[in-house]
Amino acid sequence: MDKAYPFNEIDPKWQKYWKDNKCFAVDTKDTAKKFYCLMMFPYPSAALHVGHGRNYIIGDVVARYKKMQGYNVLAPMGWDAFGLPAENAAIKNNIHPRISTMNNIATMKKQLGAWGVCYDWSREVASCMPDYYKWTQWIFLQLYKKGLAYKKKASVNWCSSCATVLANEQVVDGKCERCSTEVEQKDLEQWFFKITDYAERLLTDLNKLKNWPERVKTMQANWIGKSVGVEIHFPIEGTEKQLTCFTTRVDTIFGATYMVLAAEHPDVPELIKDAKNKNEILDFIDEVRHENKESRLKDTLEKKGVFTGRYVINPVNGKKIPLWIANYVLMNYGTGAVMAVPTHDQRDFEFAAKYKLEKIVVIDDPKFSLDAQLMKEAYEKQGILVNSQQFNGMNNKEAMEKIADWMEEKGIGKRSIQFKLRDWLISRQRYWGAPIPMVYCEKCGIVPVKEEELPVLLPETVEFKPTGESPLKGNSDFVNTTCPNCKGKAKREIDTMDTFVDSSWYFLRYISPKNKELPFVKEDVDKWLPVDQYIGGVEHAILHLLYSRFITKVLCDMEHIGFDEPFKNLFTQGMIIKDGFKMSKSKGNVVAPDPLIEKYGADTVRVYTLFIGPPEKDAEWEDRAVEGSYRFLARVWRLVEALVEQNKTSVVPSKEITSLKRKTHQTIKKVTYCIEDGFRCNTAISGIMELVNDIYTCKDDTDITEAVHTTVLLLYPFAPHVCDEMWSMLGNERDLLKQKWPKYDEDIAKETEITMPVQIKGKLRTKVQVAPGIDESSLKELVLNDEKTKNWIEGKQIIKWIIVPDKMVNIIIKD
RNA sequence: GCGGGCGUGGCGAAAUUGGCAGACGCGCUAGACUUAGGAUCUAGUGAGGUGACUCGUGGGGGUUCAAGUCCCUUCGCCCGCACCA
Repeated sequence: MDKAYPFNEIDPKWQKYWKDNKCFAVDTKDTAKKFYCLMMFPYPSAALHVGHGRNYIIGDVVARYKKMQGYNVLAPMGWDAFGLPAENAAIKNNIHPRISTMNNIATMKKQLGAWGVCYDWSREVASCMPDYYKWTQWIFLQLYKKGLAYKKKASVNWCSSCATVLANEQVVDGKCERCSTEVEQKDLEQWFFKITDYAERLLTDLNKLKNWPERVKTMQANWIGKSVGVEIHFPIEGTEKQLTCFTTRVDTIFGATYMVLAAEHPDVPELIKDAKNKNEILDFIDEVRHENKESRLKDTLEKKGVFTGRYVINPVNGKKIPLWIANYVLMNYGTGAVMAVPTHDQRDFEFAAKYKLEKIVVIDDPKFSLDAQLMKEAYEKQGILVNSQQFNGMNNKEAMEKIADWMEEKGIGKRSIQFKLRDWLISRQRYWGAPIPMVYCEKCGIVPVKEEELPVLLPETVEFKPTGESPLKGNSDFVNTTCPNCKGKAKREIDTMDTFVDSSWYFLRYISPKNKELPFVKEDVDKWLPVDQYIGGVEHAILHLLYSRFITKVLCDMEHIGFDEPFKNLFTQGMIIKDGFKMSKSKGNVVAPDPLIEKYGADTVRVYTLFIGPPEKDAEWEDRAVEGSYRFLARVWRLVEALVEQNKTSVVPSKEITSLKRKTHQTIKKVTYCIEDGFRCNTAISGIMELVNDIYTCKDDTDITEAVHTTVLLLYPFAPHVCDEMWSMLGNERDLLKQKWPKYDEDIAKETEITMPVQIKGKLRTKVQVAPGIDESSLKELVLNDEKTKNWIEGKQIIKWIIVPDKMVNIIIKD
């Protein structure tokens, strides 16, 4: 391939220039016209592929574009550096996680540089460094102080391979998200963050996020999962006790024919103490608890259950109904007790069919009467109440309210709200994470480490081989400590924190990354946040974004910060697909950026990555097509070379508006609009390509220099190296970052002639050239004088003219 | 099952939001320049037809002067969530 432009000289030259001149350094004291542009910080894995690149390149485009518009742009970068892969590598290859992580950071930093992606590296943070995790621990203590961090025994997902606990969210298809081992259940004492206290606010405040993608907000709302219903108390026959269940379908209460408890329900042992079939029940409970949670949530699960021998009383009609234990009810949702209405809930229907339990129709289909014996499936639609005493004849929506009122009056139930969202389990029995800053004292119990004692340093030497407990347990220097309270003998918490804690506040640290006294300065973060533009993958739509919102709200409530949503605008970019699949090492379809950058230069790879398709959508990578972007840049380069050779580099303002001048201004308008409206770099670049094509083919070269200057300015955010070089060649002051984004003149951009399509009865028949703003009668006359129009309407009667000014004409004729 | 999205040339895709379908790029064809061309420049490129024209945005139906865009229906694909009581 002919090297039409020397990118191998240009790229390093400008990358060095940007670095030496600290082009992206920002003074955070200067908040005039601030713009905080944040990209999700990466986990330092072995190497980046072109799919990762999309995120950083889009971010870099935004940063450069905003800078040219005169904003004081803060574009920091860091590393989400704690995590399991480094620990797994340590177990496998006996390399310390700190070393492999630092190596990976170095590699990735180099790769980012090779893309020409620029950050204010003086603000770099890494979550695995003591000066960072000190403050992650501080965050933990704040939550503890506020009663939002607590410990409880919980049935958790257990990965025997990683010898560690996984949050339910981290289990994929019943397997460990990271190592794909089959997940089991295990009981452990765990630290939790009480995110459920914020469920309502996390949900309602989604409305504040006007510039978040709808799909992300919908996903978060579904995850929080608010449901409104009624809590009903069922007395247990022969005891003074009662069982409480939650239902969203209180209208079906008269059809409850049995009740089901989760195997984990705390009242189960007491209830079955004297059961005849106690052994059978215990065996069943054991069996259920051995199934992993994930498979219990599948609809393919075969419903199984066992009768407890007990009965409960339906409080609305005094009906005695049997109490069962079944595998399809989970303790995690609602109260762990479900009133079963087989006629109007499909799960209950299947279960009742299997165990021959009673079915009563209480909601009738308005079209034809239902018969419980003949039903093939549950009737879950709207209908009219039957067999429901005084509520008979009401439609079920109305009945829901009336029954709830009546039950509240009689004290047998009350309206209630349930969330799907569960508390955030943050304990990890791992080494490579921030130690939880808590101490267990023989006398004082659980005691937090004093803030001034932070950080609780992660010891360097430990045995990594998993034992089922944190590797920290083996390090006695770490474990043995003194109580912050009584100075007596005490032991440290040996679990570390979930890495999502690290990443739920990093955007605050960037404002003052070196501050030793504080995690952040309130005054400064209040000025710089919320983040003006957050850019990242849609895979973080729920967990990371929800946790960050939660921590922000907690810090706001404690008056550490003065805002309660961290990210004002969110942009989630699509994945890059190769051969039909998401790029991944295991699929072997990863495209490395390095050889492409070597062959075509950084700008070509950037332009192609952006040109590939709309940024929020997935796009298919095609190696072959990269060449097109290279050709385009080389084409621009040759234009500049020609101008320099002909000594025509300075812009001579022309009086008249040539078609090239008009195109130039139209292009400024188009490119600006495309970037502003959803970072549509694909159409922005195609606009510049059109201008370049026009420059090549234009006959009159009056405004060529202006057009080329504009091209270089507009292209700069996408292809900064070659543009900076060309800008210098054109005799301008170095450094396009200091240039103003070009402005267009609406009068110049305006077309002087419009090609107006003429339709006859809705079909395109001809076109006429008209001046913009032409009046109706002149337009009609012009159209009627057109030869083709004459042919089409000859001898026919015109019924109607439809004229959309400056757009089109449609003539309706009678045949 | 529920929720969200998508379906446009040989390919990646445009379409200023109901107003000329296929911009721009890849690929392909031809010509020019060249010792040469896998460089570059110019032109062409949805299908059918010599042509006037006809047909074309997964399929079917509808609303409208006008539909890729709105409505109904159907098929296919992708993503998210899932026995949420």
